[in-house]
Amino acid sequence: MYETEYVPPTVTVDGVIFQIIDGVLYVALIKRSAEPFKDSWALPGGYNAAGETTLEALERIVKRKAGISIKKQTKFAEQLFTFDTVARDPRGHAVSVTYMACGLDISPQNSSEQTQFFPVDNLPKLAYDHKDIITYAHERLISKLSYTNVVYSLLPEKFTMTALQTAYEAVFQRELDKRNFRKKFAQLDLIKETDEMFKEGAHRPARLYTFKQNTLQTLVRSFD
Amino acid sequence: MYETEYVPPTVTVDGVIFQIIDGVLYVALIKRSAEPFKDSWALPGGYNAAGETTLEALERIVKRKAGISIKKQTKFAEQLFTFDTVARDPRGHAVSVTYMACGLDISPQNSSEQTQFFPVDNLPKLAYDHKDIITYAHERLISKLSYTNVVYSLLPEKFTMTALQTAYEAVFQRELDKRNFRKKFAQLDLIKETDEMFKEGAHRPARLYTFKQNTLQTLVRSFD
DNA sequence: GCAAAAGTGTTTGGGATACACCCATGC
DNA sequence: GCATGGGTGTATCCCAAACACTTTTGC
Repeated sequence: MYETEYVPPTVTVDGVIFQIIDGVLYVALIKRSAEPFKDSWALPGGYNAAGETTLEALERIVKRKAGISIKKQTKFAEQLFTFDTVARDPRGHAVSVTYMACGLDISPQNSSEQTQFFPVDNLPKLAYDHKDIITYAHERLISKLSYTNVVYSLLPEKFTMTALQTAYEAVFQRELDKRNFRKKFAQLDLIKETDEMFKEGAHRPARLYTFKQNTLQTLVRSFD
Repeated sequence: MYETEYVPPTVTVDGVIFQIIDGVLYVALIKRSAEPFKDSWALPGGYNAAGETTLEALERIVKRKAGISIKKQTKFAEQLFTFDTVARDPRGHAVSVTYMACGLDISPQNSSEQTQFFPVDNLPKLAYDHKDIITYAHERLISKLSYTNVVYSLLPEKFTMTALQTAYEAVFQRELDKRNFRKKFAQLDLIKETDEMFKEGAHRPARLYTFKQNTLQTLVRSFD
């Protein structure tokens, strides 16, 4: 009875794409070329069509608009929350399924919109409720760094202990004690030494490490 | 261009409604009266129309089908996750926004479908992927009991320390040490004594307590 | 007095925190 | 030799976990 007269809301997807550059956490934004919010910065996102999953829609839209392939250029993606209180589109009710993704050395290729990475603590004025979505994503990322090994998605395959600590500091936005950090990480048994060293500048070379697993795992003891 | 030919997927909502009865965690299920999955047990849920939020849709549907008002008969509700991989409806692609809610003394009133509470560790065979949704909700509830005061939503206004501990044990599905539990809870500063005692049976009466706040709060130090 | 649940402290081990100096390299 | 970041150990404190007996009531 109700079902026959049913008209669904619009479904959209939006992605918060993180990467660390020079010890600072950045998020990808596009400059909107159309109304509403023309010329404002916004998260890459758009309409979900029937027949594609929300993640497939996100891949398609972010590739086209921001020139970034979630699948190929990030190492981790996760659904965040579905926002349904904001009318994204003046034409009617929309629900937005949001995701976050993490990678490194992400550079946009062939984007339809102007795309740029901004530091999370220095964002421009944003369209819609996108500021809230980024805040939510950042909190989730902080939380996930604490109880999972997700930091692997922000680092190259081989990395120094300093780079690892810097990744934590960039996300947490506070400094950590070097000795305690290394002690704690040693206990967690997530990484292993390689034979290689990283030489750079006029100082002692640093040992390179790799993660034992490059898939998401929950830690036995949570971090911080 | 793309937008003009856009056809959205169907949007549905499903609710996992928890309550504790005699020290056991129960979840509300309805018996489906129509295809697909006719005569199977399932979570209460249905179609979201344009113009209503997902929570409004859930209230409307759960009230009608299961005879439970989320708003009036539960003390806490939270969005869980949006499942988009399962075709709920053979007619086409659907995304399901899921919620959990917690209350006590919930009894269905004027439901259109047969409604019954089942222990989470003894569920019948369920329609769709509803088993996965309940597992997800239970994990979320365990987690939230650990770092928030959400246990208030599973208890009456005045309760004994034993009832409080029983609520944790019902959700965690393991026993806790009485002295450590009370010591830990005392530190958390969430509850206060009342003048009243609860008398029952041939044993010493128990003091009744109340929560200082009946809204969700994050704990300074997480529990367990 | 006895059954049944309420209520109460101490000990121990481990992890978190705080903190400072030597090492290897390039120039 | 000096500037630069890499790498390492110890002492303290607090929290978590383990553990058993007394109290109050109804019958």
